[in-house]
Amino acid sequence: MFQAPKGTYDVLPGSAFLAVRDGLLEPARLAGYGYVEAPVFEDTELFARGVGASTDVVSKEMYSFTDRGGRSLTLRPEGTAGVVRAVLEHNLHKGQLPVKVRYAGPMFRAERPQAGRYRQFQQSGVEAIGLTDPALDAEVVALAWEAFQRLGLRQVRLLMTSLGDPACRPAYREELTAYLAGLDLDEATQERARINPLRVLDDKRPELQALLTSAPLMVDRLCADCKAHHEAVAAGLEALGVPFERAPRLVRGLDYYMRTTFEFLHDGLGAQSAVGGGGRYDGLSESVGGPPLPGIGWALGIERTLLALEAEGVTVPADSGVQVFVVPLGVAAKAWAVGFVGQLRARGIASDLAYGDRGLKGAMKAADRSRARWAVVVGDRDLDGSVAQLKDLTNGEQTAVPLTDLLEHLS
RNA sequence: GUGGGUGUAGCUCAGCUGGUAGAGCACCGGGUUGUGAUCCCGGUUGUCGCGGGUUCGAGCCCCGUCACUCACCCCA
Repeated sequence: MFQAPKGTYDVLPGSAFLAVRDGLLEPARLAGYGYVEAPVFEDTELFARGVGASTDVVSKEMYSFTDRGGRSLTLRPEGTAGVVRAVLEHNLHKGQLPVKVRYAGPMFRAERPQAGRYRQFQQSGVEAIGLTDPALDAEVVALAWEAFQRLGLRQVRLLMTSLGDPACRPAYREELTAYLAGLDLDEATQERARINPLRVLDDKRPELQALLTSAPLMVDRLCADCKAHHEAVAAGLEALGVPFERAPRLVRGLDYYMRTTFEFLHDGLGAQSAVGGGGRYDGLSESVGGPPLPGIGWALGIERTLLALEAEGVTVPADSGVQVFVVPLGVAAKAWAVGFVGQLRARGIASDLAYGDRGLKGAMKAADRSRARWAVVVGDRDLDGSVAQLKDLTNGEQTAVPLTDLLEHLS
């Protein structure tokens, strides 16, 4: 027997998957973010240059392959690079700004699976491209916050900081590197300090955090523009009523982030506690060969959101099932039932019928499990009298209704 | 890539110092020749993850292997 490949899973009937995927984007839809869908695979270089060759995501987690034309392609490890590519390719940035888009779909990273971490995982995301207006940062962050709230989550925390920009980050980075060089670090940590010193700051180990208490922080070294932007975003969030915590050691694993950076955490998930994250990526367009084009966005993890809902005991309605279930008795009734269900569905009434010629008792059980409000029981003796038995499954009351009036009763 | 844990029915699990595999739920049928959700009765489902070894005999002990899982790392 085959089983789903390592790190993948199947969405099965009864899952809240669709409701969560679309629910996470509902506030964005209401805010004018149009739907986009980019390919699941792209030119490998797009991710190498966009996400950053030194990141873990690119250097050891990409699913890359060569196609029959000799091109190097990669299953997308994240959504932003592809969306920015699509915006540039179709010149959307030459129209009115900002370009506001939303998307959802599978991402791929070759990591060791664990709770809330898959090799094929799903994200819902938004991007607002073309402006550096801090009010836009606040809107984007608030859209994610609202999405979690409207799904019923109450224990999501928002962490925010600023990563500076090319005017102030290089000097800070040097300062931090010099600071870290003065510490007694193990080999693996030294290597990380060399590749991306900022990442050492959010190491989970308490003994390392103890060493870092006096480390210099980016938020204390922001240039005037970055500082003004950062405070304007904070003011915007306060105005929108979105609570956040300042997290000066927050770091993201994708190179393109700068200035506003944020993460949504949930404590009920185990070690993978981030349910979403994002930030500003003003340099991304240029690094993939486009014009200067600022942008900000986020991606929320659908699987982790499902875990968070479970942890909080919140049930999100899955498929609603059918409203009417028809139970035919006998050959003539079966033929009538097939036609009648067709009429119901044509009117937009979700309906099903008992297949498989089971006994009446079994068919009624099927009706019960379909969660239908109404059962329509029809046998040859009913057809002879041109009636059907209409049963309200919520209270068990049953009445004979003329066939000609049946659609009326169920509409 | 590095550690730890676990693999028995569709699901959740029990199975004693080694002696021919169980429960609950689910599913199917009957009690009601045309009525579900409750109740009662009956029934189906297993290469005990896989391969080897020890033994008269292995679900149980040993070795290997695969899968799943949790954590590090990283991130959604």
